Amino acid sequence: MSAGKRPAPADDLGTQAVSDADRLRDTGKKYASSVDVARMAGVSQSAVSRTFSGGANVSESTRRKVLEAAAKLDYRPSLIPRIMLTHKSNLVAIVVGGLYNPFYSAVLEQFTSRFQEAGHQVLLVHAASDHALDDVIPKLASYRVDAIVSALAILSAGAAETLAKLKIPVISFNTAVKNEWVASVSCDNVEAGRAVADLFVDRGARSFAFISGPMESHASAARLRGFQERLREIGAAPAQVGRGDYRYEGGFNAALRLFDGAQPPQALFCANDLLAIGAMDALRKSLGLRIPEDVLVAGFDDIPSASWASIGLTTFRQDAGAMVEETVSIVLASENGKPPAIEPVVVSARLIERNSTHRPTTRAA
Amino acid sequence: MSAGKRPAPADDLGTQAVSDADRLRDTGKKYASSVDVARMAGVSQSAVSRTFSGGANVSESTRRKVLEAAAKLDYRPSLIPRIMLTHKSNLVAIVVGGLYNPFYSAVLEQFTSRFQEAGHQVLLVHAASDHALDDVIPKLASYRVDAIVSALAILSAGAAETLAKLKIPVISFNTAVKNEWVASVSCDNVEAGRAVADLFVDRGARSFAFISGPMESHASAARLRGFQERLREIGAAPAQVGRGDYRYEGGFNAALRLFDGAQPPQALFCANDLLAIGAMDALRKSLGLRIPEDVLVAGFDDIPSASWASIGLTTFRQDAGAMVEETVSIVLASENGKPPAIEPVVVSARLIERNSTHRPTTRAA
DNA sequence: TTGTATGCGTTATCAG
DNA sequence: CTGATAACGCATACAA
Repeated sequence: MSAGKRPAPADDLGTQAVSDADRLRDTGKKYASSVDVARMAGVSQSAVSRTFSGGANVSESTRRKVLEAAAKLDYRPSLIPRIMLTHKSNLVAIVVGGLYNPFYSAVLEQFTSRFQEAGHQVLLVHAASDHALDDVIPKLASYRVDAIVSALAILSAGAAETLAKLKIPVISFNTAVKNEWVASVSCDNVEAGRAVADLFVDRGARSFAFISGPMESHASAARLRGFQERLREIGAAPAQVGRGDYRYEGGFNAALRLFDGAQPPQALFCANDLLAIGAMDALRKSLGLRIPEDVLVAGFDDIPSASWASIGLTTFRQDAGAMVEETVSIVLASENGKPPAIEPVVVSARLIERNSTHRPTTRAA
Repeated sequence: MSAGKRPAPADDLGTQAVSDADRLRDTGKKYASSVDVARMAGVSQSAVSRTFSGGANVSESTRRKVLEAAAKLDYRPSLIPRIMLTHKSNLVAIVVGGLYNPFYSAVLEQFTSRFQEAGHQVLLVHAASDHALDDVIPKLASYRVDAIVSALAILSAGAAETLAKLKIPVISFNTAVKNEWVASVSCDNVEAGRAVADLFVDRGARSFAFISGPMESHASAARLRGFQERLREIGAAPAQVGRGDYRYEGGFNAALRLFDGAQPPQALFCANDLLAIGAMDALRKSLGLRIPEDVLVAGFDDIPSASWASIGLTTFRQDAGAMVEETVSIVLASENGKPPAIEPVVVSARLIERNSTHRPTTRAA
């Protein structure tokens, strides 16, 4: 046995000078173990374990003695050994990059809630760029996370490869990736882009512009592709493309560049809402253009600000709830050390029309 | 030793049909262990351990053999056993509630980055209310987190008590709590409230209103206290108080109630920016009041939206970076199973004046 | 430099 | 119902 290893406290544990738990800590141990509890309760360690797991096969009297000792020692069973035994940590890593975008912070919050409900804990990993992933990934493997959810706006093939090499199930949120170990959940960005084209044309616009996210963003590229594709099908002029970075300032500056000519475009589609809001401010405050009279504007995500009375931005609402749900169920299903389901899951987005593309019903019809 | 326990693979490990790592997984094990690596490299387990920790006392040839085998098996040392040995997990839990508030999502992002830099991992915990904490707290103890950072807008004395009982260092972000095991980092809310009173009076306002956060929010209460206190000192009329919930809609609705009379207040201070933005929209869009001509408005936090051209909200910028830094250093210093430093840390906030309290310089002076 | 042996805190198996 | 014992994967003291 391991008794007799520590100096003397074997006896001390009976008396009660200060708190028993405090005295224990003074011996250098941070937490009481089941052995400590067992000793104080005068039972075997197994009895303690049984009391705290299920509680089957424990007599009432033993149980009482154990619980009493446990309370005195502030004992909480550790999950760490279980991880070693079962090779399951119940830890899920979520990698995020753009928490400045309320869409992603909302998604993160939902993930966390859902995983907690499912009995998992969330290891949050911040990666400014997918490049920064390389530093953190080894840690994830070492903590034996059961799965990794990448909620990065950008996930390069290289980074996906790195993730895949861990042989840990990876679910890419919002970026489709082709890889045996990487599943993906995203919304139909191409279709959404097409819908915006139809909407703009329907509202009478003849010239178009698009402000993109970072060049590497799949989502942004897909939205643009659908937009241009549909414009071409309709026989409309192709959109001029400006480049942003998914942030307000990027939209603001890109709009200044795109709309400074004599014949500014009549409609603007932005790869996300932050860009769109920045662009609207540039159009209105700096260029003196009216929305929607002079320019129609649409964004993507339906972040809370999009619905503010002072903003009123037409946008696509990604069904974050459904996307999170899909992701969580993939994670829960793939917890066996085997690759996750490989079919990319696509959730549809819904157009929410607001004032930025729609004249408010004028009272005098 | 533990050899000879598994069926037969002891021999198989030499050959190379598929990938060695894959074959290993097929035996039911999810990860290769140092023992697996040792066997394949033909060395002892301790040699493997030494190779990966520091690398001292390993001959070049052994090292090479080990690394080679490790690569073949996709071996990553597990941190889990180390947690058992050292009673340190290098895991820090961050409890959040209001990620819908960009201030908190920014804070979370900073925390995560900083902790990662310091070699810690972040366990993210979502608690809709501090009440919900009770469900999650036992888990935290069981995962043996080294510290808990509460970034809850509200932390009741009861919840703090519960946290404190874990004997894990707790740092309360933005809510001062008196408890041996709970340190706190916040900004000087009372002083900020006083400064707003001065600003409003200085800008010519004579009647005042305040929209609070949830009743239980210490921060909101402190801001209000400072505001009223200073108004009284100056001999101004006390502010009417409306109640919000820290969200846009709460500010919108509270403003409708506060400003529907014949003599609406001339200045409005809101407990955070989201409330203030909601209130501004209500004032302008629903009540037809002008800002700042008819009503001065100030908020708190300096979230990105506050600086948008379409918003231009005067607000207090909490120095989130400094607050995070303070918190992180408390965590890093207190990692010994002893209570953290108890002196509450107070970081000052800075007034950022924008259009909502300040007439833009009129061109025609 | 190398290998052997032991402990960390659980759970599961098995004998009493 | 109860207690002893063997893993889990790593680090470390100790022996060779």
